Amino acid sequence: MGATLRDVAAMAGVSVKTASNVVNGLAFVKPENVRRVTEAIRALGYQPNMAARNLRTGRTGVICLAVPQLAFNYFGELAEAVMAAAQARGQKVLIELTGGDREHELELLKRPQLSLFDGVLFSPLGMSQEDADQLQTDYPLVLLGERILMGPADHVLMENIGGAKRATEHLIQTGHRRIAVIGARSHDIVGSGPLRVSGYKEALAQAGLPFDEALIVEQDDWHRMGGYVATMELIGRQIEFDAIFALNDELALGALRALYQEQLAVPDAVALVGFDNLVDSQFSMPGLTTVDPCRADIAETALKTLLERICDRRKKKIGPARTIRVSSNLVVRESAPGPNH
Amino acid sequence: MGATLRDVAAMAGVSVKTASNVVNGLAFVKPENVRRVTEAIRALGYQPNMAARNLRTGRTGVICLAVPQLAFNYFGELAEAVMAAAQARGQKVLIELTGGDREHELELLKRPQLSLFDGVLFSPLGMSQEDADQLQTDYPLVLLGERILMGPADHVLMENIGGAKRATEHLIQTGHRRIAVIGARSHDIVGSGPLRVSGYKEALAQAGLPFDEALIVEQDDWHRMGGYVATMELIGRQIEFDAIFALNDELALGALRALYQEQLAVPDAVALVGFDNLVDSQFSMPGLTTVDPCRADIAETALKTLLERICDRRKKKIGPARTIRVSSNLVVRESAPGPNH
DNA sequence: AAGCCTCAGGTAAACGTTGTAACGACTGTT
DNA sequence: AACAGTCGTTACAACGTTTACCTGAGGCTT
Repeated sequence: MGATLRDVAAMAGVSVKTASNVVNGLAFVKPENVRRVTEAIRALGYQPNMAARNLRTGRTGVICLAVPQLAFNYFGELAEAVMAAAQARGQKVLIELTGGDREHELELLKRPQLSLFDGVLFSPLGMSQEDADQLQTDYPLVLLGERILMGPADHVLMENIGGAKRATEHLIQTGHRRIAVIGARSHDIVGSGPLRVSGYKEALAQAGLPFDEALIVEQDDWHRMGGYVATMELIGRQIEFDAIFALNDELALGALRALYQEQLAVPDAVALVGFDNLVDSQFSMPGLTTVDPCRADIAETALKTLLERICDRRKKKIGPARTIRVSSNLVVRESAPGPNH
Repeated sequence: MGATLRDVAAMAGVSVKTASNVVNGLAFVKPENVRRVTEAIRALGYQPNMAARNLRTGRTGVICLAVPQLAFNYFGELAEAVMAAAQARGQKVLIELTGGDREHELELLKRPQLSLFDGVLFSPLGMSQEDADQLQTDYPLVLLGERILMGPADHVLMENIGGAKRATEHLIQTGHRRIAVIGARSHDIVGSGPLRVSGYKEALAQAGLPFDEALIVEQDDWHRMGGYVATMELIGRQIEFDAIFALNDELALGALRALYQEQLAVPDAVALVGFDNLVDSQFSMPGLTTVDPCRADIAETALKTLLERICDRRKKKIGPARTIRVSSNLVVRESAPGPNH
């Protein structure tokens, strides 16, 4: 079916290597020959055989993105951001689903289908800090997310503490004093939960507000249902609160539903801020004020880092593991409007 | 880095071919040699080089899934279903985003990065019926969705008419007589919209109920916001209605919000049925009654069909294009409960 | 005992590309 | 006129598999 470079060369009346040079455009080729080869390529509908190229060069132009699930909005949007970044750089993306399962994640790290891709962008969920040394791989690997810190691999993370602090500050600046938190996971040592809570605490401390344990609602399930349940629990506590900082957007969307149901107007009775800036939050009613972790930047940074590693490795250069933090910013919508509202 | 088959063979003291036979397990090899080769593979941590295998066999074990977006829940969940099916068959999936853009879709069809995958699972959005002949490709291609019918490629579609009919019947059986439809797209010739509306009409006709144009709300935007807007428009029409059939789940979720806001209790004042059975619908409040298109079956069927095509093509067998319809079923939740509620 | 299966495994040629080394043809310098 | 340097090109050897094709060694039939 597919025409080969040999066919192209034959048609253009040059050697295979010259044809190859035209395709890759790195050596000096006489304009006349460039023209003839290009013409032959067009005429034959030639497309380079990736398998052969991979075999020869050892590079595939494909990167593997390992995420728990796509149906979770957060990961779906992350994957999309990564793919957009990859497309811009002419890379293909092979997605591998881990299901957030520790065993599966470790298995994937240990026995990757190498030679199918050049490197891995890995967003762990089931693994935790004690598995950190498993991240010492002999292939390029960049980590995403906050499940594991200080590992031996490059790491791109979002500004959890700063973002949470900014969100809380926004609520304080707009006159809220009793700010509840839903979605806390005090049993986690690392992970986004504790980080975001500490950002919240920082903001309180800085504003001279007291930290009230009663305002913190634990909730492991970081989805809509969890947000609903946590908010109902908060309301059930019969304590005063005038704002909620949901540790992620899905929790916030669930909270929104609970507040509606309990006739607590948002933002007038209770202001609400989330974290993640999911597409859904943009279309909720009211629109959700939330911390935008700048997924596009994260994806872009992670991909750039990975590609650098891939490139370095070919030159036998191996630098120390880097940790890069991508700054976030607050998106103000109706659920917690700005001061001059 | 990676050990080669030659290394394995050398260590086991056999020829490369024997080692290869052990790896692929198809020829007769003496148990003793199997043991030695297996041992060598383990000792060296050998992993087959896919690029070389691909080059030799012409198969990659990777299929390409082309979808508009992942951030749209529907496609995210479809992609996930496809990947799950692929994983079960030891296939990898390379995702290509088209953005739902016609130009991009056509480009992808015409110039696929072949030799990077064995076939394509394609879910068009921007293309329409007049582009049908572009689907005549010389590589294995299976179509998903209802944008294009009667094309020259294999096609897996969901049971739109039947599902919509079943949803409407359910509403009728539970005593509803004035069933509104939101999300109609009367300008579309093909596509899920018109099909689902005709299922709705069939159910009405069969029950002897009149079709009332006033109950149909047009809406192009099949997302939450569109559902909200359409429902508000419906309410604004000041006509009687006791149920809403939203043409997809996102519309239904938007409708849910509008109904809450307007204090119309679901399901007591207005029952609501959606279509797609998204994960979100399971966690909405109240849970959404919806038509489950059985995405897992669709994905499984599509993949099976594609793999058959891939296999046939190697044997130079090319059968006629097939169209396979996967049956759907109704998932009854609180937004439109069953008769004995 | 010659012939013929089956089993087991070796040899070497592909697959389509790129990198290496080499070569001829110019240009400009000594 | 000899030399080095650049340009443009080519032949050939990889890359790691799989797969024709071939070779023996047994066991069985004739």
